[in-house]
Amino acid sequence: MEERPSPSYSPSQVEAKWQRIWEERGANSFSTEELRGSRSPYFNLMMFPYPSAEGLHVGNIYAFTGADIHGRFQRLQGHDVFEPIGFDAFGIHSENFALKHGTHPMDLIPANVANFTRQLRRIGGMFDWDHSVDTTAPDYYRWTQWIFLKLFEAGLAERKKAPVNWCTSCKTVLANEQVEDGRCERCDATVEQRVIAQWFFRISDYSQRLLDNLDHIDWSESTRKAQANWIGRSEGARLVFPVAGSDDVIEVFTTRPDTIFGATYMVLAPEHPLVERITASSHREEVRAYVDRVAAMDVVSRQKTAGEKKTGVFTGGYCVNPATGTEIPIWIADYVLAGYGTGAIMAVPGHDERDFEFANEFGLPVVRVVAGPGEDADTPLEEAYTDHDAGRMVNSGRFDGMSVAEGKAAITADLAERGRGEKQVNYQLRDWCISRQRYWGPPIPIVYCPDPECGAVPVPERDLPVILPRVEDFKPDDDGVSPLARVESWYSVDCPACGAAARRETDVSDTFLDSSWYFLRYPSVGDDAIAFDPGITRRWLPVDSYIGGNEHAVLHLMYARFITMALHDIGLLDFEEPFTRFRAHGIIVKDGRKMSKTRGNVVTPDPVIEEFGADTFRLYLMFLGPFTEGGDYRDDGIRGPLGFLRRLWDTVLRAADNDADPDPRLEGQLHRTIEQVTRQIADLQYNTCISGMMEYLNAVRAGGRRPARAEIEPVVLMVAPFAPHIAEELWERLGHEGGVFGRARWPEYDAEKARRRIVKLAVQVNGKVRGTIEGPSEMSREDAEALAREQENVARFLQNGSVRRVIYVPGRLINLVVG
RNA sequence: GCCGGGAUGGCGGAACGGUAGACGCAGGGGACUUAAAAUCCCCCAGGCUCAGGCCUGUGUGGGUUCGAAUCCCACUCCCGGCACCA
Repeated sequence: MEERPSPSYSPSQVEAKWQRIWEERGANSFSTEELRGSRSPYFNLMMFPYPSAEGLHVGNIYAFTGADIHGRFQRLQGHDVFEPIGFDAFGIHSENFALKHGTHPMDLIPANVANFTRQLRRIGGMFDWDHSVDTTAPDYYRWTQWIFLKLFEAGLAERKKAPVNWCTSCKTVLANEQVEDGRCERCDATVEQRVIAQWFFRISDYSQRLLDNLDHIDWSESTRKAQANWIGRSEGARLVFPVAGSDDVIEVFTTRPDTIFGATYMVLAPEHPLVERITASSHREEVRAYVDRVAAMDVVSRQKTAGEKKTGVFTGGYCVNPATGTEIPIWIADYVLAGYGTGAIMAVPGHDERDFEFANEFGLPVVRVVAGPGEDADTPLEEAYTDHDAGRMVNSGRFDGMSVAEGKAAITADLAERGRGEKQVNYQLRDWCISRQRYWGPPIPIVYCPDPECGAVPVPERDLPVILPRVEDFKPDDDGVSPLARVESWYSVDCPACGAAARRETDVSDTFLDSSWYFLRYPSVGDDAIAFDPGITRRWLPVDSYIGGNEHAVLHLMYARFITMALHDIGLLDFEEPFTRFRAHGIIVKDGRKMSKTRGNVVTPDPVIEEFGADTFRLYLMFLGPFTEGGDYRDDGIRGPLGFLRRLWDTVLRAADNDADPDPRLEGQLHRTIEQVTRQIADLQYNTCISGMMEYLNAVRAGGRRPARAEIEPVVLMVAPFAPHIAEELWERLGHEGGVFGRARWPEYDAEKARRRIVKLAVQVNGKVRGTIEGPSEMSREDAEALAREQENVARFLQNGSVRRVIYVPGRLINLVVG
């Protein structure tokens, strides 16, 4: 038969055509009725981007493509897949950009959003553009403010003075999470501490639940570990030390109550409230100097001192060790943190490295109260002995001889009986400060009334949104006052409670609040009467699949869990975990290094898509490496996937009118490929799905034979999640109507057809491969051994001994063990 | 220091404890072409070789096993996160 050359593959034409068709059909958009009535809902979520002026970067496209493939696969499985995308457009980032380039954020953001939208459409994601959000739109942040009010009503929002991280350059408060190595994560300036009244969400109340639920959600292991770590649960005891010659007591938290007999001194954090009262007048000057010196340090230098020599000062005061009854000196040192536990510790230099170091520095006594194997009560301590498991208690009165675990329980119980302590669990998780002294965020909906009867009054729901006014001069100044505090016409309002002249809260809220609930909003977008419709929410949430970067392991993902839990407790949601399944994707690097402007190794996606098409680009990104691990981008590597799509195109066109039965051997491989791809695509192992399809296509094309349509049709379906445009085009050219993502279903594999009938076995002698044999897959051990022995090379290695043992793994190998 | 994740050809990466290097890139050779592009075919871990094979090889050193990239123990180095958290 004479072969006609097939018309060549033109990505741009194919992609423009199908994007238009999807758009016309509303293929990816749900109506409200469809959302209400879906019988097989699947909420496929990805982390919405910040719409930067630079446009989508490769990392965005990588993440969205991986998530979109998952969504498209679920669609082919027959689910109604809701795949929204939106814009996380508030925050310091765009404000800084706006300041630098003189563009107002209110002008900048819409332009960026338009550009992002264009790019997102171009990559062929299955996005529901009727349900997009922009966190800076009043009809979105109105509900962000509403959530604040709900938490406020529930007592989960509170205003308190607290030391906060103050960026000396951004002139704003930073969350702990935004401080890296004592520097601002954005501008790298040093960070110092300031005390300001802030709004906090009481996330720490939820520490234990946030920790416990981690066992019940299907999340990436690394993400769960990071969250557990961040919550930082530790079990121990709160112990009470009476201050000598006073009614005051000092409480400490310790995880080692068993070592209390070795507590030879006490240390308070410089910020501890009792410092003043405990300090003897003879020591006042020294103590004050030390406390002032620490207070003046910025966070960088304070952290730097962590690795260096310990500093501290004696107060002249004493307290009583409740176990030994002896008086021990009270010191002040900055190695004790004010923000954790009680801000005071009992120092046990024998069994804590930091205390040991401090005791050596200042000549304080070191007492051994735990003896390790081969040690006794008098063995000198060269360093702190911190082992929990092997030691026995010594120098501890009637507790001597107990293990550490026994001692913890016994001493805690003993002190509790005497009113000197109790078991306690502590968490490192701190309350979430949501106040920002910035401009580009949703105003916090609170009004301060001068009448103390009113105080901080929530803005009534009917008055939401509190609109962020357009302010031309939004540059923060260094007095720590929000830019909105300069706009009197905005902040001057009547008290909602009593009508007196009052003043709005002029801080805006943290961007993480916007992103802590956006997934709740998506399916209810367009409904201006409610934040999230109960019926629709019940049907679509929690989210079935969430894919995003692990850089959000402890911030966004923790806050979203907390907000969901709080809304559940308030009675607004009937679930308490927002994301049933979360998978962290990897990072794309270039030449083994992170892409960055300074390094000059940033890949700009637009020209690549222009040249090769979105399908090839998607396929290439997924082919780079395992999706959960990322990969190394190389410019010329894209030729592989391009060639694959061209060969697929050519093969399908040549096979379209060949209704012959599939070649029996190819059919086996086809079904094995379907089995493999089906299993691996569900597991996000996209790179091996692609290589599996390449391998099969190579087999179909081998020898220049004419392919049959039945041999290639299933490949079109399997490639569809990766390269949806070309798949639609080829599907149509194969004579199907209604579209791949309309009526088609993922191919089924037939285990019987997938089974190999003739197998090739490796023949080993003593574990080393000496040949191969071929035979029916159900070949008996005896037959296999006989075939193996016939091999000349095998026989040679059997000469110097007799066969002691034969290991036969059907379908794999036969191993002759010669002794 | 602690918690994750890694280390396999020139490169990205494959390998239910069972023939290491699938798939692809780069490279080399060839076909077609006036030429180029495109396409197609062959080679491609290292060493030895009587050309049949043999030896060595998955960061290092041990171990378990008929058989280890894979499991166990001890290390080295790299990447990410946390870090004076009592």
